[in-house]
Amino acid sequence: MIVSTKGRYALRVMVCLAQKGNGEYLPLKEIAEAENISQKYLEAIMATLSKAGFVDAAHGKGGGYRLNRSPEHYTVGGILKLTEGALNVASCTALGAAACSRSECCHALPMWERLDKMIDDFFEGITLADLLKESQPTA
Amino acid sequence: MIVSTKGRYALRVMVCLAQKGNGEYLPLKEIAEAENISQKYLEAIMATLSKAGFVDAAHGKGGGYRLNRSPEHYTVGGILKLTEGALNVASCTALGAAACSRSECCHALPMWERLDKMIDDFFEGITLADLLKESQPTA
DNA sequence: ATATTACCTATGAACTTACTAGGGAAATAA
DNA sequence: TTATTTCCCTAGTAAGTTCATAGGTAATAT
Repeated sequence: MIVSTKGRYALRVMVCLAQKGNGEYLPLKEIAEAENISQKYLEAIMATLSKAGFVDAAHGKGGGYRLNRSPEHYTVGGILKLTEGALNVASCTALGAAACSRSECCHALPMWERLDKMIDDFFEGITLADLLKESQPTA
Repeated sequence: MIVSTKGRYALRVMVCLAQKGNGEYLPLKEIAEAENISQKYLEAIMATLSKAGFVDAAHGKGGGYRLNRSPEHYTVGGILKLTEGALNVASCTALGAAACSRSECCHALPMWERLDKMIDDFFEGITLADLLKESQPTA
């Protein structure tokens, strides 16, 4: 598993904000209820998104969160890398280049690197706007 | 991270067996020493490979493990799926299809499914023989 | 001032990973 | 047969990660 709830919740929240995105702030409590996500857990995720400048946050009544760009300017890759950290398939490529002592002679390393690149390209090629369009047929 | 040491060790052992593959049995002890892998930990991995018929095992003196097919008839995908279990990017697609209650309306599900497919195709398209050819240049 | 909202730190239960321990059981060699 | 080699099996465990919970502080609107 590469992507945990943290990254998946972040995606859901961003989709949620994009859908109701009319410039108004949406309070965390409402997002958590709408998405059925633990409110307290979501706080940490929103703090990450806010700190990184992915969303605007406003305190007090009428406050909450809102997107600060249009959905096509957010990539799934950006959101996931922010909330999940790196998205490497194997630890071999996760840390610094010379982290693995076997890297000099490893038969598998080029494979991990190719796949990491493929996955990164995949996620960077999808925007929030794409996700909004792409919904499941209702059974 | 999708692939843990279990799968990576399995790949290394299979590469090792393929390299020294002259029909003779290679004892676990030697493999573990050559690859610098915990002997006891490797036992469990080898048992999995043996049970699944990926390698032949022989008891007693002169015994050990050996491949029972030529390297081009093992896919990396086969080895990883055996030792790691499923290789899903998100839990959303890991269990039964209807496991997630949001699957009906999820905006991200088609994305996870596409990526899972991409990764599966990637790993199934690489054989042990490919790995053997593909080694890192020595600095 | 008070209610509402975001932000911050700390804690903990459940799970996974990577490994260790300690025996067997089976095959072979003498 | 006896000893040796080798694979096989079941537990246990330390460390780390994930997914949350709890309680308080800071900012804003009315």
